[in-house]
Amino acid sequence: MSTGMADPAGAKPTLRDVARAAGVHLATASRALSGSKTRPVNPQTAALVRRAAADLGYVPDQVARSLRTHRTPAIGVLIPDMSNPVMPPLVRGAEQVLAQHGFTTLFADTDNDPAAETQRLRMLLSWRVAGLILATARRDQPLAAELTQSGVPVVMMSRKLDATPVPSATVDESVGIAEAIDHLTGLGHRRIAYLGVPLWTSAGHERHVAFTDLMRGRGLPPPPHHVVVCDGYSERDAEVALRALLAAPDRPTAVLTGNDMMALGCYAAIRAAGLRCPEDISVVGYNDMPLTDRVEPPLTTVRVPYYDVGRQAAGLLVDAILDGGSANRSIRLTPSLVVRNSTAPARP
Amino acid sequence: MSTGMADPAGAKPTLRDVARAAGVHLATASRALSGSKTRPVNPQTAALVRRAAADLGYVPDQVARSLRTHRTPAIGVLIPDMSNPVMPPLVRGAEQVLAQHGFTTLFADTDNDPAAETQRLRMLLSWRVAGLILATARRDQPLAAELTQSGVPVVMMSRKLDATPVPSATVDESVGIAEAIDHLTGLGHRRIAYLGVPLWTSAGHERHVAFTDLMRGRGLPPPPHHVVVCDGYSERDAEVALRALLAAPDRPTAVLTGNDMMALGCYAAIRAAGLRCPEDISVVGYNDMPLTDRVEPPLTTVRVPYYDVGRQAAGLLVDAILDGGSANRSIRLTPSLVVRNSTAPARP
DNA sequence: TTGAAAGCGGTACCAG
DNA sequence: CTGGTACCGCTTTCAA
Repeated sequence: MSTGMADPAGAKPTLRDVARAAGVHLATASRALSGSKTRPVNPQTAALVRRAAADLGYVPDQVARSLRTHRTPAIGVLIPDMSNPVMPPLVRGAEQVLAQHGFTTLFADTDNDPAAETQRLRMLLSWRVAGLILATARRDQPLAAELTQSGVPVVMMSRKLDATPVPSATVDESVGIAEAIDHLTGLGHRRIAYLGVPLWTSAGHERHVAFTDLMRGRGLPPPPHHVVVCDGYSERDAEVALRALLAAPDRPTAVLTGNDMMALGCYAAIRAAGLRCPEDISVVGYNDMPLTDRVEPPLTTVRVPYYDVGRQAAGLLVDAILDGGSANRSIRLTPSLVVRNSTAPARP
Repeated sequence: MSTGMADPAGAKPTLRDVARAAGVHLATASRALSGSKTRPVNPQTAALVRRAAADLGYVPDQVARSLRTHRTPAIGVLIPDMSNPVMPPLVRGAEQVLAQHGFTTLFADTDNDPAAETQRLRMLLSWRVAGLILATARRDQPLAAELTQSGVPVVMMSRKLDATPVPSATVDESVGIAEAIDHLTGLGHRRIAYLGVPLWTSAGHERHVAFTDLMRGRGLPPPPHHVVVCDGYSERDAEVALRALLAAPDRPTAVLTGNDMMALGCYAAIRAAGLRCPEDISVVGYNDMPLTDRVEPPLTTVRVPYYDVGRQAAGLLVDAILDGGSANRSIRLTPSLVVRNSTAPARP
């Protein structure tokens, strides 16, 4: 990039400088550079102005422009925790389409802390962002409702709300769960347990509901203790949960987990019980995080297209902003099962 | 968060509204809210103003403020590719300390594309960011030099430049390499190969130089073909490189790689050659990315404190901005070897 | 097609 | 300590 810094000290050239250099009026320079539709500029004059701008290394001041136009080409993206492996592709996807449409991404990681979320939200709002993408929401999140009502377009990314109809880009969790269940039943499993993530996200809740419904629908209603909602998302959470199940008499022959780390926790519990995966117990994970294909045994898991979810979320928001907020659509993408070696036919 | 939106439509209250509501002059309201040092305000008046502001749900307009003050509490963060596992902790660390100091993080993922980088840089600069954190730089990056000279404080994150003395937060790669080598020689290895990442990042270059220097320093100068610079960062790159080495007569008994995926590529090459890791050949990775402790065999690797690197980079930049750019310090953090099971004593 | 001038929402300098 | 006011850099309406 030629930043073309003509000036020695940091004094950035303004539109006034460009106009003077081009020998035209400030207003003309403005019109020439921003290609005003309503007020055409003589092509020759325009060329002159553009040359002057290039020579001076002029970069329009977005701050001044925003103040004047009341439009700020910036979008706030709120993430609960970047160390969660599903977040990077989400953010990456969103940033790419936002940039493509000229929007700057204002990034904030709330660290799963409500206080931090409030602080970050206030920060983003103070910039008069054109919209907000939230990946932080709990199902009962009161913020989003207030926010949309406050006039800032909001899109939920990978999560959504129970009560409020906020546009969202998510994944059809029931498909993921269904594929997992069908894969297992296809292998002859009938006692399938579910070790779920907490229910305060829509994803967690939907997976939980889908599991119960689908198992029932397939004539395999699980006993209540085979459907457990863990306290957290960690390996350890699943490990202790599965240990309990394995100690009970009617232990499952297969277990589906709410995320991949929990699936690894199952591996640990299975080993600890002197059993083996997949010979004695099959395990299915969720998310297909990196390297789950390299663990032992390679994990059968539900792959979720987070990168695309991010792109779609951004697309939805851009549409809403450009269409004047008329669009209130939502998008559901489809996950798919990746079969590896942590699942095997049920023991006869 | 109580957004306290008192107004029904999206019309955000301005300072003028607050002043009117509080029965004071615009200027007084400004001083009361921004706690002007030089122009004290009567505590009672101030309280009145603050109450009015709260009642109206007033959020100061950062855009207007920035225009007037020429200070924009926003920092641009340029990342080469969020799907590189070292990036998320870097960004997370940086965002946290930036937010702590009141700076908004303008995030941009350049997708390793110079054109995208130019575009994003222009975007960030148009916001008159107070500073820039670059994790994208090649060693010969011409941009950073131009940028610093242009007046915008720049800090390099996890990478640095050859020629230009730009402040940076990095890691002492020679320590990482040294620990790896010493661990290996301690196990009796003498023919140690290095399969490095490309040299256009400072990290890649430093690891490469450190390996050669340190091996020589320990009286184990490696034959030239045992020090290879791969074309890329992928598993496959290392796999083909190692295959060649294993086919040669004086094959190494241990190999150190430039990143963890490449270490996994070595696993593949070793298996393909009918050998075993660590019994026949030891492998050491670099970065300690998630789940490298779960692969088979669990990978011995150099752990790099990327989260802290991110924090330090942001800290450096904040200092430079507040101290008026006088500080031109750099920081080096220290990596450490994590010994797992991919390394074993050399065969006698 | 171009010039002139009025602000956007704040801050800071000046006077009182 | 508070009121008045110029102005940051740009867009946009109104005239010419």
